[in-house]
Amino acid sequence: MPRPDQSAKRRKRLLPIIAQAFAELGYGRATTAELAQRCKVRENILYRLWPNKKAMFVASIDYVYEQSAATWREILADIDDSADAAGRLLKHEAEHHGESGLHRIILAGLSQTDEPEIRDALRSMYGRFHRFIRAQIVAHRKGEDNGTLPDATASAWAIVGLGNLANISRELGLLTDRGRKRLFSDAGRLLLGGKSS
Amino acid sequence: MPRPDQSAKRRKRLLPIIAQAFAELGYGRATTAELAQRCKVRENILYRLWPNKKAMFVASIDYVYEQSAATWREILADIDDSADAAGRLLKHEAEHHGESGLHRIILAGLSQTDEPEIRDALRSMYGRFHRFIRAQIVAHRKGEDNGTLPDATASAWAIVGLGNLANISRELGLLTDRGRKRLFSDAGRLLLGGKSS
DNA sequence: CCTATTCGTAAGTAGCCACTTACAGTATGA
DNA sequence: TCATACTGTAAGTGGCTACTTACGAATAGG
Repeated sequence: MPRPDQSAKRRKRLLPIIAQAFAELGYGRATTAELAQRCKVRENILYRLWPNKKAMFVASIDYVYEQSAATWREILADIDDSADAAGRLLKHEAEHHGESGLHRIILAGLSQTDEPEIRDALRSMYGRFHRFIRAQIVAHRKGEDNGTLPDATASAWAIVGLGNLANISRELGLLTDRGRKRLFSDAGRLLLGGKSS
Repeated sequence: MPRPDQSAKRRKRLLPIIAQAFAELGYGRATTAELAQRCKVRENILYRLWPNKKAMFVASIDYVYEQSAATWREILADIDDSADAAGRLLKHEAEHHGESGLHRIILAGLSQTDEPEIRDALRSMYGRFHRFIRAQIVAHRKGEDNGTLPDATASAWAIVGLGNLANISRELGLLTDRGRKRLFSDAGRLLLGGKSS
């Protein structure tokens, strides 16, 4: 048998470059020629790794979640006393949300939702973000009364909405850094509820 | 002097059709050929009314705000006793948010922010939404203590975020109608603060 | 060594799309 | 009536882009 297939490793190596390109350029302007150039390969090599451009984009969407989740897991690991984990995550987002620039992939994807694969990838990504945040909220509120608070599901979606708006804000220059911080810390805290105060 | 120029009237007549097309198809798939066909004219006629496709899109973005604002003004006019105006608007959004489908134009625009004209149009649009909502919040909270609430600016951005998430949710099928209602009524109310309770 | 498969390079192609040009018809105001 | 703009029809066109084909070179196992 001849040479072993290195495709999987190579996909893994090139994906960050491709995701970065989609983030910087959007879907349309990230042409396959440009992607290839950034990867320092020819176009047909990309087509040997993914069936088409859409698939490269879907892989990039998944990559966005993986990156965020990895960061969050690190933070949670650092504070295994689990004291106010949700608050720590909120604080982290208040200060570093959107720094990588990868979030622009999501905005690019939202204009391609007529492609079922892309829509599915986005739905799955939002779902994973929501579940993660919801779990944090539930843990945070454990055994408190939560008088007039929205339930954990609604609160989690609202916080996802905060993150989304922060992304758009970064894109359009709507908020200052301070404004974004206050958005996360004040509105975020309010939605979180529980033992904050 | 020969025939008078009807361009302005015509732009006004065609804009809803064009906006609808952008909303349904997104920026890329709304080709100028398609736009012309829907308007029942030839392409070059569109090019006599707008300098290029980008300008047609920018006009459509403005149209989105105008439509929402018109609806809201109607609601406010119906209840000139000004009793809980903000609450009424929230309730309306909880039930009818995104029904027109026009919001998809915004999602389409967010992937074209490398075009300065489009970015400016979006920024202006978000700014107008924010000012409108902020004014409602300020009026709503007038003369209350608002202990740990975010200030009106942050709250207004958070509510803009709710609307945004509701749009995305409609696009991807993240929330049921009931879920969206709870998002607006529970999280929205919480952020609104003041005499709700 | 042989051979099956991967890897790299180069060129090409079919289709689409924003935008243009050319020209004939038509309504207006002086 | 007549010149001057506006209005409509028709047919391009140049450029770009996703994706393909062809082919030789390298590399592994048997």
